[in-house]
Order: sequence, then structure tokens, then C-alpha cells
Amino acid sequence: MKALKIAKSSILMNIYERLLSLYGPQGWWPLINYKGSPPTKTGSMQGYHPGNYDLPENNKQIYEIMLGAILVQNTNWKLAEQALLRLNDETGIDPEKILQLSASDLKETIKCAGFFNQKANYLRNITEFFIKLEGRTPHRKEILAIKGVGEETADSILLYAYHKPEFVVDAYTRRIFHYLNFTNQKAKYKQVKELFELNLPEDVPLFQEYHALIVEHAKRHYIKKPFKDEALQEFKINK
DNA sequence: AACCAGGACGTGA
DNA sequence: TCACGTCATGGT
Repeated sequence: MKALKIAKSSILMNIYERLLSLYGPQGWWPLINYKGSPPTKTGSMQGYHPGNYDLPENNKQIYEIMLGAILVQNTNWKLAEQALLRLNDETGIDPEKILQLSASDLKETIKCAGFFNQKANYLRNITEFFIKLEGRTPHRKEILAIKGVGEETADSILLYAYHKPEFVVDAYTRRIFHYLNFTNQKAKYKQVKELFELNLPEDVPLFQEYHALIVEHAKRHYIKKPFKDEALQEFKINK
């Protein structure tokens, strides 16, 4: 049992190193309010602040990560970012000003990111939450209690905005590690999360970069079926 | 022209 | 608990 755990740990690190050497640091979480960051697209070697794991550097950036985490739900970052930039134009990412926007204005502003009716509500929910925090770091349960925040979004906020060692599991993570036979399709969120958290050192920059690399890798090899993934073929578990 | 995107929620079984 | 349906725009 312990031997298996060590082996898995080693393989997970090898996969990480492989992805990192393939794509380089991704510069997550992308921040528009980051001086010296040209608003370009994310992706391999195109992140906003690759290799900088000290962000966010202020409360506004924490709030920006929260907004982005909602906006990017079930859409791509390019569109979420457009919505974020428009919100920035209108409010400067000021929570009070965002609450002052009318519902219709808010919806119109974020329309490009899809699901704008519910996301407008979710943005308000998380904005009220953020204001009430008054700079305090929230617990996972508190964040999960916000309507519009599920497990992935909560972990994204904790990992990238608050540097908490919570591994983020998204659809891509499931897809890759199911393909490699590390998890089954129907594994619950917590199970997949623990595959990483129990077999990797509790290292925030590692968790941040790993998740970002998974997304980049999946975009390249796990969109069209059947999946091939020659880059990680050697790590596939035979069963 | 279907299919997909860095999900979450409500519902009925 | 769980399997589905729903939410919606934009890119390929």
C-alpha cells in the first residue's frame, strides 16, 4: 500500500515535470490588474506573470480572481477575460460599484461570457461575500455556501487568491487522469482531488502550476475524441 | 453545423 | 445520493 503511494507520488511528479518542460510556467491565475502585464491570451509561455507565485499582491486582485472564477465557468478564459475587461472599464473592479450596476447593465456587460443571467447573480453574491470579509481569508465551507460557487470554483479561489493548498479539479483533470487510468469516470470531486493532495507535497506553487499545465495540455490533446496523448503515454497505467 | 468551453444548480427518482 | 436537464454566448 505504501509502495503504491510512493509510486503514484513519483509518477504524478514525473507527469508534472513533463508538462512543465513541454509548456513552461503558465502564469496563472491571469490578472488584468497587474502592472507590466500586456493583456494577451494565456497559454504556453504566454501567461501574464509566468513563474511569479507571489500574486495576488492586493485585495483588488483577490476580488478580481473571484470574479474571473465565476465568469470562466463552463467557458474559456478568452471570453471570461473580455467580460472582466468590460467590468473593469465600467467599475474599475470596485466591488461597491459593481453592486451599484443595474441588473440589466451587469448582464449586458458580461454577456459574452455566457450564462449571463445566472452569472450576474453569482457575481453579486460573491461581491457581497467579498465585502463582508473585510480582508479576512475565508474558509472553504464559507465559499461553498455562496450560490454560484461549487467545489472547483471554491478551490480555484483558495489556491490562487489565498494560497491555500487546495488542488483544483476540473473536467480536464478528470479527462486526462481517467485516460491514464488513475481515476474512474464516476469518481467524485473529492476523490480526484485527493489523488493529488495525498500524493504530492503540500506545495502551493506546485498545485497552482500543475492545474494550469493540465488545462494547457488538455486543450491540446483532449478536445477531440478519441484521445491520443502521446506525450504522457508512458505514464498510462495498464489495467 | 454540431460540438465544445478552466461548472453550478434544481429536480425527480 | 444520483442522473439529467437547464443555463447562453462565441469559437471551430
